[in-house]
Amino acid sequence: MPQYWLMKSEPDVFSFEDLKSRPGSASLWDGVRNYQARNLMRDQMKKGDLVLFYHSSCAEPGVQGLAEVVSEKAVPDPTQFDEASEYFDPKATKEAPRWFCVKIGYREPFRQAVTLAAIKEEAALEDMLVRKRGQRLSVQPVEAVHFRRICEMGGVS
DNA sequence: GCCAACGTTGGC
DNA sequence: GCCAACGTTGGC
Repeated sequence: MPQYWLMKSEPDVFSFEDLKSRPGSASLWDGVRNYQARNLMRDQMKKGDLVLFYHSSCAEPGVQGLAEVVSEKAVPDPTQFDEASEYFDPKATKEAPRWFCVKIGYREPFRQAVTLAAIKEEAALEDMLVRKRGQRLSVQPVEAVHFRRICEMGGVS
């Protein structure tokens, strides 16, 4: 049974289209430096899980389409070891990595984006984490019923 | 272990 | 650009 997730990205930094244009239409979800998000990726996410790709910090925040977890499990985030990277972490070692990430693959665009405004107007989505104000977690678990409803709203079955 | 200060997120 | 909410840091 796949699980469902919502993953936030700023489109100026890494958009849904960017994911599509990557080699193999897949990319490591690196650069996450939040322990809760790390733990979800490291301990919960499995190959085949489906992901709502969400654009944040932009004119129309919302879900753009579907992605999926393509790595078998989480791997150490290579940017933590890279001194030239803005995500370099001097306290991380190869023997004891601090940050983990999964690989995400492009799956399918929505016919129309499901905006945060639309999510907030939909009674069936009342309990979604992304609706909660002050919810900053960039990797969020999504209930199956909510996932299916978002897909319907996006014009994808 | 507390908690104030600070930095970041992210909608608006 | 504002600012509320939240996470992290570091002195004690």
